[in-house]
Amino acid sequence: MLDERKKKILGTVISEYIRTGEPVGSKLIADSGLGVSAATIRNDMAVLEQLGYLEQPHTSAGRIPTYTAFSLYIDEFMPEYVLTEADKAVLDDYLESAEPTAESLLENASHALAELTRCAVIRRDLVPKFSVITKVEVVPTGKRMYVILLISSNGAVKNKVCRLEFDLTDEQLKFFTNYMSENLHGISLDELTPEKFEKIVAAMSAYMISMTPLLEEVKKLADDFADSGVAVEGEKNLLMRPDIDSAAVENFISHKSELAQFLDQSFGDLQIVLGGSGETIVQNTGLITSKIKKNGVDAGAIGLLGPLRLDYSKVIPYIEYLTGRITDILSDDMELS
Amino acid sequence: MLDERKKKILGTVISEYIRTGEPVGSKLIADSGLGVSAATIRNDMAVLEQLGYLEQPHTSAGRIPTYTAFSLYIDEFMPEYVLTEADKAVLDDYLESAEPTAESLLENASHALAELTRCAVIRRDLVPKFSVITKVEVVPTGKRMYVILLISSNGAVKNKVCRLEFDLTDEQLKFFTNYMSENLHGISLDELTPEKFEKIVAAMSAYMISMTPLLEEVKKLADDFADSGVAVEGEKNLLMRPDIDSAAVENFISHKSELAQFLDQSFGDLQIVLGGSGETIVQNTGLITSKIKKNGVDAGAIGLLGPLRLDYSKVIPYIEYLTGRITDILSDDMELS
DNA sequence: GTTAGCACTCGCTCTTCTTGAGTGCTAATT
DNA sequence: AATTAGCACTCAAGAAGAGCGAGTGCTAAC
Repeated sequence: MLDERKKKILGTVISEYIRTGEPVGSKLIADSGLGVSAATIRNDMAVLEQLGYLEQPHTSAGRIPTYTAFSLYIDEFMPEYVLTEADKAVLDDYLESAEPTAESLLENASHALAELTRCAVIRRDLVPKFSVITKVEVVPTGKRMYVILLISSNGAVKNKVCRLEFDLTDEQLKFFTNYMSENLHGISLDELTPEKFEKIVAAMSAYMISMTPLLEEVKKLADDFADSGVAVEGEKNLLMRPDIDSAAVENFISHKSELAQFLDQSFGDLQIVLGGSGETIVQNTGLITSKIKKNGVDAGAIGLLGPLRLDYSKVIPYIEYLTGRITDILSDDMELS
Repeated sequence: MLDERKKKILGTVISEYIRTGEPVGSKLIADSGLGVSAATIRNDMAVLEQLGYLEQPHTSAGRIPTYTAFSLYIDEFMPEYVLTEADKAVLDDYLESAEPTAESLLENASHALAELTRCAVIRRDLVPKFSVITKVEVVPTGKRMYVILLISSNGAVKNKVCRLEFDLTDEQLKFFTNYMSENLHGISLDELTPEKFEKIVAAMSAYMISMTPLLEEVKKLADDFADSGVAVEGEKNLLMRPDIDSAAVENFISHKSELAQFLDQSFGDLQIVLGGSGETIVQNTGLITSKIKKNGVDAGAIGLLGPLRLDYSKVIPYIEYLTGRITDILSDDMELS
């Protein structure tokens, strides 16, 4: 294990490196109030390098922390930052304007994180298993134009506009709406398998051939719900950074389905992955993910992708606060919170 | 006026500059089949520089075209590029997956342009004056949770989720929906002034105090429609370009309302603005905008923002084709097209 | 009016030099 | 045994200079 002084030295190197992004030399550390000379610190640093916590970009430069060092730092001796009331107010402000849906709240939270941390934010809106179809509706909006609405119990609404070859009569419309509502109401989005849908289509088109296009659209809507999205915001913040390979970031965030899977599989409330050791994420970046829940069930996740030299001590509380608030807002029994 | 040879020289300079981005020298032009020597061309180039069509970055470099030259080129001797069937197929492909609404079509068209030209695309979705409110609806989706829908006659749907303090009875819901539909149905989005809305709110809340939050949301929805958006896509394509100031682009595209105004005010079917002479847009960029119409009335616009040395001859037909197709698709009488 | 020839300009690139921050090692000190 | 002052050494980054070469403008000949 590291003795007390080595810990302090490593801590200083890390926090200085986070602050400046430059290699940290022994003199700077000696001046930061340790009470020992630069030479002593150099000796300790050599040991820390031996142990794999520090490395030198080149001989005549200072040291920079390794991934291992960051892990240790985050786990063990990162200073704890407690959000001020002002911090909370700012974050609350971002959430305020959101609707009480996972989608909208996550959107605002992403926004907040992207702006405040100048990093990229990944968000995953998970239509939860408990979400069922509440209503299907068709509204005429013009000559042979119809809007098809699919509303789910978690408040999400999807719509598609559809142009038919013929106008539908009021009866036909009513029939369609009733039929769909009866057959789909209360069905969980998981349960709406292609087979199930095919059956409905078959039954339907026996009645009225002209409605096939409508059915197609309903199907598309249901699909939309199923692979509900993963979105990325503020990726621009990571471009043009000398320490991060833009192309790799680009590549990472463009594989939406892998991203989605990654966010879904992340375990625990808060997960931190540092890029470089493994190849899970981009070299020289850190990714902090956190899930949000609705009544105890996963409802989405949010992830902050930034440089490895992220101000973890500050950023982590931000994320925790935001996901905590969202989870609170989403839970049905507000009174309890 | 320019004599024939000078025109040819200027044309070659411009097209070469568009192709390579480098200053063009006399030798290259001499080799491009004009039948005169480099010296002759140098003489002509000196004249063209005098006239303000060319400039030299420094003494020992070739010439690059000025804004004036680009204007002249676009207006007078740009080669005409006729879209191949393959080109059209690609563009059609992008539009195919869109719904027949201005919003969706513009979105796909932006996508197409951004990907094919590697430029930034601005799009403006204008809820047209002829668009009226078709339906207002409130759907319960959970404990005290309601989705409010506003559907307009052009097929646009906006929705908000709203959490109330109390559950509403079926009668209350029905009452609200009926009342709103009766009072708002057929109203143009222009006509829905704050005053008009206030009157409805006043009348409503006399009936049922608990509905005020719902009304607020309806109001917000109406506002959403009114300043319906301007969106930017592919701005990333313009970053990291040595010839374009990223900060200026950033600044230009972040002023959404100015952008919107700019697109709305653009006259004619196709407008081309070159940045640099005036300060309307970003230095060293070109902006090509085109409106789309629905049954002859403005329904939106799309704009391509790229480097000044844009391949206008190719890009312009792209835009014209896309906006033409969109206008066709949007118009109610498809048979005529 | 056109062209060959030529001296000239000047941005690039490559090399060399200098600087200075930071190191590791050694010998003296506590 | 741990700490420290001292010193020679390393090496990236920046400055200064040399040479190259693409391109020019001018002049004199065709």
